[in-house]
Amino acid sequence: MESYRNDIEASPATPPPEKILTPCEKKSPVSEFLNDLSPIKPSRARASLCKQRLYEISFTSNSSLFNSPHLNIDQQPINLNFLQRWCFFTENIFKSQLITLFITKDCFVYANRDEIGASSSNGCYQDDFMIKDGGYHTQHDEQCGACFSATELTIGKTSDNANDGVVEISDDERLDKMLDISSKNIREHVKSDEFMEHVGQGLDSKLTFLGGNQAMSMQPPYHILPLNHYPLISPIVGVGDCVGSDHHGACVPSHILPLSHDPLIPLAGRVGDHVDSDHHGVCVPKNMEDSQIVSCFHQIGIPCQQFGDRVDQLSKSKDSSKRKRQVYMTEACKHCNCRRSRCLKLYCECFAAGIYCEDCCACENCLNKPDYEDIVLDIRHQIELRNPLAFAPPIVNPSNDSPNVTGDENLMNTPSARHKRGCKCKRSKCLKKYCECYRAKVGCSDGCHCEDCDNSFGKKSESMFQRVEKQQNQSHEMLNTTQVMSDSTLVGITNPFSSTWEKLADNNHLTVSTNPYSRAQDMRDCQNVSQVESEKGTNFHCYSSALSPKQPCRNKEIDDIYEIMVDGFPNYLMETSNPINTVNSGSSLGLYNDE
DNA sequence: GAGTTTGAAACT
DNA sequence: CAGTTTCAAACTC
Repeated sequence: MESYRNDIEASPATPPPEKILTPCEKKSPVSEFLNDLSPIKPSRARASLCKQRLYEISFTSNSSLFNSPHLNIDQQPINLNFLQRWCFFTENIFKSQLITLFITKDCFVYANRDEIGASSSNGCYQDDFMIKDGGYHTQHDEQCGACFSATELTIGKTSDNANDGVVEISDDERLDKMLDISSKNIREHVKSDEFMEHVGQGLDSKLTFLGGNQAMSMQPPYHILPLNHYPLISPIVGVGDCVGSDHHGACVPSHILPLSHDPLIPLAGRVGDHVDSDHHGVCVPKNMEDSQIVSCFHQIGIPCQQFGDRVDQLSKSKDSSKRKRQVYMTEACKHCNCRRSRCLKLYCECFAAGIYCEDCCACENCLNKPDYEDIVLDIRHQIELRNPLAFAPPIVNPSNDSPNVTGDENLMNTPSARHKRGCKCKRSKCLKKYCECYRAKVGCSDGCHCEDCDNSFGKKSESMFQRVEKQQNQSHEMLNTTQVMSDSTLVGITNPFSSTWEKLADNNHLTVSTNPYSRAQDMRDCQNVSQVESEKGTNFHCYSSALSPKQPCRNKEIDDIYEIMVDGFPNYLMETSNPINTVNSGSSLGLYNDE
């Protein structure tokens, strides 16, 4: 349970006086839209954007939102439910491809990045904003006032006179209430694929929020700043502006030097990239006083694969223990529990993810902290020497075999996304999170060495030998059948290479299937064929990956067939109607789909 | 929460 | 490279 305190005493009870609007304070379409919806009139809102604090806003019906017995609703009300406005807001801007997501103690809020950018002409950097004292501000808001309209979505903050301003509400409760209160639109919206793709796990996040001298703990999801996954991270403030580390907020350094020498790993905020910020990108602008320091983070297009599940879980489940566990599992922090590795081995999820351990971790004798950066970097280097891809994203793009450097979980949703190493599950059938593929929500691939794969995200296609083994019983029967058939009949139904295959089949007590569907199935054994391709199931041609695309393979001798079989792809499978094109038996094989 | 299972990582 | 050990997450009760 987290708590935060109102900063009533330290903050003025009335908005600051209006000031002359700067160009930066010009209304944006979104803000105008919101202003139309919100009782917060532009003059007031605009004038107070930078100074606005959460305490200034409460809800007339906030008890329905935050059902806390300590709510103080004596403050200036907002008639329009914030969630409704938020809903409008998000839906209104959702069409924009560039969306910034705020996740706060009480809600998550989008800000249209374009909107922010529109204010940049007057000193507000496009991505320069932060949560400050309950309001959303730009880094340079003192210079130009309100720089983006998201401020107007400042979340209502309840106060608690009886408890010194502390209001406690669990994440689950908050979400439940948000869902309960929110409109049908938001429900649909939340459950939409698009929303899930963009918000998702962020809901489980917290941002550290230090308002006044009090702290609210809110942390962004760990994956918001996945150390290897986000090449699009844009600057909040210059590196030099981020000093110190509070380990709770978000800071995306603007100048990032990749630790990894792997060219596939993009620039991103990672361990060692930003000494003064933690892995969550905690940004502590040095021009702010400590008492004013707030954490900030933003990200574009936050993937959100698990959001729907999360929503369902939290909105439906009443099992407190389960819910607790779910919260844990989707918490922003990796929450490692390392005891012996000192979080300096890949056993440690934080370390493996390339991030520093957090306070929320339960590790012992942890050295995976900024204070031990030299050690961390040294260990990382050693591990990378051993395995250059040790810190690379685990999911690779099936089309080009490049790592999922974008962090785009859409990639994981593609049917052919696969784990870079593959799993070796023996007992879990790739149906539990023991399985790295399953845990990454990708199907198993031919690169996996799992047994009895039943991965619900995609089973590993059976190896040739496995299928051969399965077919052996059938083959005996079929051989018996074909033996009674005349040779001429056999010639008539088999392909031009039937004699070759018959020898092979004979030697292996196998039967050649001339059924095109069967052959299509066999083709799926061909390495690198994607599930999508194999599902098409037609007009496959197999090419050696060592050859240029569509370059016909050379014929091979019969003796090579065994070798090819060993490699998992017999020559005959390459041929549909034309004479067979053989493959380089010693190389990895690929299928080319004519379609 | 304790104990067990599991499979990756590390080690030999 | 294969077998074994270590480790921590996932899972079960």
